[in-house]
Amino acid sequence: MARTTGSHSGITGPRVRAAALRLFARGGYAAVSMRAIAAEVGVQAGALYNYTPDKQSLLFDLMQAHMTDLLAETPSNADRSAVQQLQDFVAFHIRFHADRPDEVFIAYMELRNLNEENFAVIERLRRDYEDRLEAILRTGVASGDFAVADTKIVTLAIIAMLTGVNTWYRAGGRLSLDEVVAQYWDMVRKAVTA
Amino acid sequence: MARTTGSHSGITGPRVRAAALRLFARGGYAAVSMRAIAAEVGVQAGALYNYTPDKQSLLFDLMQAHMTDLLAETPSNADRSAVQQLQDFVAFHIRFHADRPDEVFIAYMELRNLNEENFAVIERLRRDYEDRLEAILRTGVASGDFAVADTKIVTLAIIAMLTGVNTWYRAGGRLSLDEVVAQYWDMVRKAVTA
DNA sequence: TTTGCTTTTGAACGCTTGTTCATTAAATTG
DNA sequence: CAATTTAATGAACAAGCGTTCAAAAGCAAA
Repeated sequence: MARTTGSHSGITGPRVRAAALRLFARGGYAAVSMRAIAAEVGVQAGALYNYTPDKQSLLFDLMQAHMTDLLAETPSNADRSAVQQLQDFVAFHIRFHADRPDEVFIAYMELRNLNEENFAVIERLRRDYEDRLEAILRTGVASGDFAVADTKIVTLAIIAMLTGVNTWYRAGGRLSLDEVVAQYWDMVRKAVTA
Repeated sequence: MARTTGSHSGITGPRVRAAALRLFARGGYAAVSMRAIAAEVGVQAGALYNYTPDKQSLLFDLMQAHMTDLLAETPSNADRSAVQQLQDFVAFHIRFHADRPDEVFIAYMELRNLNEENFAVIERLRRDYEDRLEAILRTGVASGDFAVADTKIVTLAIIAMLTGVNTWYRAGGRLSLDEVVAQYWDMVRKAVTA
């Protein structure tokens, strides 16, 4: 056998990325073999190399796509008040992350499996995202709406708290996403308000 | 060659655990080979099996020891007010975790590399720890000191926020641990206060 | 100094790893 | 229908994996 009936790069390509995403999130990059990814797709391991130069690029591309999406969709309502911008950010972060548990898991857990060059790219994107939140906090401090001693620490604390939702939230669980967003916004608002 | 001069289980044993801790934290359980651990200790791979039945047990023992220590050292000052207990908890959590970056990293990142049985043990210990914090929050809600809608969510949010310190805090950095503790306590206090 | 115990070596086991490539067959183009 | 391009196979590669074990050598007790 060689080329199989119905095979198309436009179909197999996305399936390779989806399989890698799923398996990396479940088992971890190092523990997932190229043969396991191939099996999930339904091809032999060699066929994967039509879609990625190597395993490392497969991981990097998934992470980069996730971070780029995150930044592209982050709300930027400079016309709204700092409090409103912060509320928008909290709601966005929770919803965006709840929609993509596998991507989020990989983006946080597999950083150490990136080579130096790829790590620098992802780290820069992450820092850009943090800067978006810190800018909101700074605006609020300047306007007197927020009382925080160190905007950098509060930025990291808020992001850690919000991202933690992904460790327990499951769609269809005890709480709706609306309720989760409301409760976290309540905590964040109180924590930063003067 | 066989047994080497100066070799003692009382010395090699701790060195094996220390090397595994260090390498697992840096490279991840799946990416670290028994030969790499042995090289760090300065022995051949076969010698490791005098100190652990297998690689999985090495990981589990490290995680279990960490969680047991955590629970043993968690303050339990039932005589103090809920606010004071919460403050003690925040300070303890940050300091305990800042002292053990490798153990914390492993305890959070390598859960998926535990087999089912070992995972259940660690998960139970983690839940016990969360319950300590939730009990404090419940006390404060009952006394009217705290205003939180859902103690479980707030428990997880606080722990996520505090543990996040480990991603950026380094001894000798811009902020002292005292300052970090003070700032996080400020946020937590405001977030839960009525 | 001999005996028995403890600790390590180093080779070996079968298996898996990421990756390459000649070959083949399906799909597409003219 | 014929020629070309695209996509997959499956075998092979060298290297590394966790683990086992007989043999060897240092150590401790008698």
